[in-house]
Amino acid sequence: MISFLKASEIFQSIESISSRNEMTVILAEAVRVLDEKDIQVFSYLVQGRVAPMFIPAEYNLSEKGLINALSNVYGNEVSVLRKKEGDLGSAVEKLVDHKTKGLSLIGVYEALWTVVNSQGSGSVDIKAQIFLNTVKQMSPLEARYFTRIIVGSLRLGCSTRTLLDAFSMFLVGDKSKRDVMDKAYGSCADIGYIASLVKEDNPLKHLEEVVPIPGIPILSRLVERVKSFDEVKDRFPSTFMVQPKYDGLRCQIHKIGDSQKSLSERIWFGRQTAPSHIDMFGGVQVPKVKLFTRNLEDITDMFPEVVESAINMGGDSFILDSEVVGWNAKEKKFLSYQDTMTRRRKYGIEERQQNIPVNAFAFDVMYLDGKEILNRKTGERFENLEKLFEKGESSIQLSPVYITNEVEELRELFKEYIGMGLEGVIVKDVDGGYSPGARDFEWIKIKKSIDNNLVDTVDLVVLGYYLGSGKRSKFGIGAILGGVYNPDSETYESVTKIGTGITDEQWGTIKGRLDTIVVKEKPKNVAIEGIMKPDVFVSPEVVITVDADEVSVNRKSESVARGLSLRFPRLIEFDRDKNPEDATTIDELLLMKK
DNA sequence: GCTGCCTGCCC
DNA sequence: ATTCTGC
DNA sequence: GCAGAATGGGCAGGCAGC
Repeated sequence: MISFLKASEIFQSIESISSRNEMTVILAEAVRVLDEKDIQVFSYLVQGRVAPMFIPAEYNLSEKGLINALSNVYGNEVSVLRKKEGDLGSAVEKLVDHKTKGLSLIGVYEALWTVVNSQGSGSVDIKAQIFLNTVKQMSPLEARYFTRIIVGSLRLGCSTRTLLDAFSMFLVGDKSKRDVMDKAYGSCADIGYIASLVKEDNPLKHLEEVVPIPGIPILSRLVERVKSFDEVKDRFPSTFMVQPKYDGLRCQIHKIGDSQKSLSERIWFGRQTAPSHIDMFGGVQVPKVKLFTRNLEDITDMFPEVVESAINMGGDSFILDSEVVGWNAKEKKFLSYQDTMTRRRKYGIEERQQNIPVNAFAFDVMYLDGKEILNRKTGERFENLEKLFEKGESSIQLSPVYITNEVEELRELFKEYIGMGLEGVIVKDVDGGYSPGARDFEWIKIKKSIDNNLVDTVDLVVLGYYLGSGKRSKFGIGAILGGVYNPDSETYESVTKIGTGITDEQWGTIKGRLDTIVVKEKPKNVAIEGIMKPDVFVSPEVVITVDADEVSVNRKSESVARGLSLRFPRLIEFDRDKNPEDATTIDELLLMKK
């Protein structure tokens, strides 16, 4: 049983290097030294969690809450240090000076669980007390990583995939068994469980036997983005598969067969600490259908029409991949992402079902009638999927598929789908398998935003900036606040923050320029939505060009810039040679909204 | 009982 | 989600 | 090209405070 100090020292040595090969060696050595329980807990903590993604175990306490708690003890110094360090963990490390025996790794894990488990009235204070009491027993280095785990940003420079490399390194001395690790972890996304197998006798045999079980989510396959049709042709010289890209919510549909045995054979250490209501492995009664998001959150209760359709359709047991999208039956139109997302709720589902009915568009099948079919070719898996569908009403629809080798046909399909209000196309290698968790160019997306006629480019006025976190803190800036011009009132109104599209080199230039026009308070001709208040205000005179996928409207706050904002904003050019009055106006922005 | 803040999770 | 960066 | 770490808007829900 190792100490949390020892674990913290491992974290520290990893953090201090940038070579992932070196990190892998360090982690492999940790795997060798730690016993089975410790390595399970260690693995969860590297993910910043106490349990797998599909177990609802959240701290519900993060930076603001921790600062609040700490300020009661250490005063304003906390905020000051946080801003300076760009990291609350490093700030806490500097504040505490405890020469203690420290805690065991398991002890810290238990403390994190008590944070997770405290809920209800008064829980904010209780969580804060648990945090403070735990930190009190820690050395500065331990406090640094304990804090970072709760904040959800360990900043080690490595995560799950490096751990999988390390497991391989521990087992065979190199990364060659990474494919086995990927398959095992992809089929059961519980890093603690995988870590425990690594420490068993005959580990590779156990790992190779890990297969998907309906009821336990598998990792979703992800897509890479491509910016031209020609790039598709380069990557797929012969045939490829084309499917529409829906703008909704990824949904893995599990139908659990009658004959299936209990899910409880998969043991994870945290079970002993988890309250029974979140222990899905306890398996009191195995449900017929379960639904999971892309990140494996259980959303079964949110879409009863999908659950019912899964029960009624063909197949004794299966795992399907799908996209859930709201549907306006009257106008035969897909609903916007924003509208669809209102279905992602815990209460009032039946009422919302009336206004926002959804369809799940199934595009893949990874498990069918008792067998995993991950390694079957994508084209063949789709043929299996088609067979599950019969004519008739259903909230699960088959997503159309075209197999072609013509880029011209791809263009036509793209146009057609955009016309239908969809987001673009997904293109796949027909002969590849379903590699859980992979994000590579076997599956690619082309979004409508590649088309210059459709993309929304705007000129905004810089109204202020924000101090950055992590690696941005050394620049003293992490994001910029942009606004539109309102010629009627001659004011500048905040629209969006921009924090991406900027190179490390640019940050220096940007900060230098903005610091020449810093103002102490918000200028009178500037209106800012409360939540967007920047750390530093500047005089509204620098114009920037910002790209975005679309113009959105926030229904909750329409007081500033009519609630207009941008979806996926990124900086294209800083400091255009332009007067602020020539920036995009609020009316122009409104016209750009589709 | 209402509102604002915070958190987590979708994209 | 998008984008940048070290390996 | 992979993996990781910066960052975006906006939705629901939980809790504290009034």
